Amino acid sequence: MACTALIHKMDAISDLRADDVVRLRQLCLNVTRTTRFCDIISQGDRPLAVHLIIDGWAARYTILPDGQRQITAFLMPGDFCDLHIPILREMDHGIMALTKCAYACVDLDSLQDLTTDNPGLAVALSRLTLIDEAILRQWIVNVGRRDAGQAIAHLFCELKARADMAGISHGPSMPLPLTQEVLADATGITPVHANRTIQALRHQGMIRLESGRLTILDRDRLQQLGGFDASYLHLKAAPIKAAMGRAGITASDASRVASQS
Amino acid sequence: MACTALIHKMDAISDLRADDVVRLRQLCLNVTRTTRFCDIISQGDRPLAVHLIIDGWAARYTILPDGQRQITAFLMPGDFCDLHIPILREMDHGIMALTKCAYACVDLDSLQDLTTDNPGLAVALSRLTLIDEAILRQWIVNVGRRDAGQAIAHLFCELKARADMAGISHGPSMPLPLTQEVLADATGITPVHANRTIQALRHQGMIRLESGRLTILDRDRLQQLGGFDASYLHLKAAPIKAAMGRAGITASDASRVASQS
DNA sequence: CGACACATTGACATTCATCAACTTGGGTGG
DNA sequence: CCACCCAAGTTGATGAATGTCAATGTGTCG
Repeated sequence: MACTALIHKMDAISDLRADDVVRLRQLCLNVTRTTRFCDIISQGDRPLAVHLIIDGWAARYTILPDGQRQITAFLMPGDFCDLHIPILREMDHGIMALTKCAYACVDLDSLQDLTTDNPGLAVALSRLTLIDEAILRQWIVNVGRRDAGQAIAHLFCELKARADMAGISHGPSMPLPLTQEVLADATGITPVHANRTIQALRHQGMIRLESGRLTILDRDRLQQLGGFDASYLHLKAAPIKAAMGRAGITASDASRVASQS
Repeated sequence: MACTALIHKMDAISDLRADDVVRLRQLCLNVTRTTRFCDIISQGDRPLAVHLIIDGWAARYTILPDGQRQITAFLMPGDFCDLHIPILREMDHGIMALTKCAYACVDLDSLQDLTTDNPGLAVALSRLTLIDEAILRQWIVNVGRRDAGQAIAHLFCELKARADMAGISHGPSMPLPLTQEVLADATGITPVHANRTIQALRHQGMIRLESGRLTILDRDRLQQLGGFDASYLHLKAAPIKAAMGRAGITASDASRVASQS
């Protein structure tokens, strides 16, 4: 089903009931497809519907007067482009497909009905917006206070964590169909410098990045370099699960571990 | 009354009714005071109440493993520290007073009651969160793609616009009790470089900045340097009002102007 | 009068941008 | 099927923006 990524992600941050899943699936009925580099929503658009990425990647971006571009968010399957934006009057930035994309258009009325009928889902959707906000803060840290290597490392850690949430990872590997120019526009550097930075990460054996896939070869070292701490993604008990996985301990052990830290 | 700034700001972004104003005033009953450099909320705190700045300035900040600080938002009177954060589990960043501060603690139940009774206010409060998000995106652009002079210029334009919204400006002048070190941590540069950058703006006659006050001497030039466009603040018809003020035209003229652009 | 925080200045180091060339790989038309 | 083409990646040389270090001013407060 088309909404898999959204449901996977929602389940990672809140407790979904069976009927919640049914309601979420109904969001994905009206699917549109677009080609690469095509605006899904343009700056200044008045929102008539909410858009949900089903397949492919997109980016929020702003163009400066001198023509430079800054990407302020990457959108992968399961991400909303403009959830809650109807509360404002118009888009203050654009959203562009970075690959061929499929996205659902959810009309405002049916979204309104859903949140009215199901306050629990309304809260879960608000949580998505707040997590987006936390991600934005981390991006400010990335471009403001981390050098190129740290910023790329942190970005890759974040994208991997989000890909895991969306269920589009395969073990340590995930699709990452982004050019170095796009990665540069996200981290506030130039494509040339992005190239050199990525090569350094490769040579240090931390990642593999080729033919549209990213593989994390040394997660601990990459996270340490980027200063990555997943707590800002507000996953449901994820740190404990992760600790369990690494230590090979049981859930009851984990609760003790958590209360000690 | 203590809530003046909030009401002024809410009125700038949505249509407040008389009873809305009454309800908002009731938020400011439980006021706390704190000294400079004191955390209002710390990273990891579980939200028990929502905090609203009444007087003084504060900042959202993140400390990196190597001790560097990145400020991700400035909070002035009328700004909420953690509106809607209760939807998440804990603060993923801290908020520190940059001056002596007075802030209201609004307990979650009374906020809940208010939004239940008054859906219009609930929407207006959600709008605040979305505007915060838009500001975060602009900060990413600031640190990512603007040089130091452009970034400081844009920041000053934003702060002035927000001070106008909060009603704490006096003509072209506003309180700005921030050290150069703080401004540097917000724009991703060093204090030394912030000093030189600010001096350049002064020597070019764009601003005056002394004894805790910022005066915009040449708004047009400052806005052009920073590439500032206030639309991301989603003010209620502000561009038209501003155009009226400058051109000395009437409201009916303004609507024609607006439809032409 | 210190003591202190903050602002300012100068000299030098580093990161990153810029410019320009070249390589590589996948697609496409003859 | 091959030749070409183009986007994307890679490399090297050089310059500009910014960081770092260290010293000196300047105003406020006790």
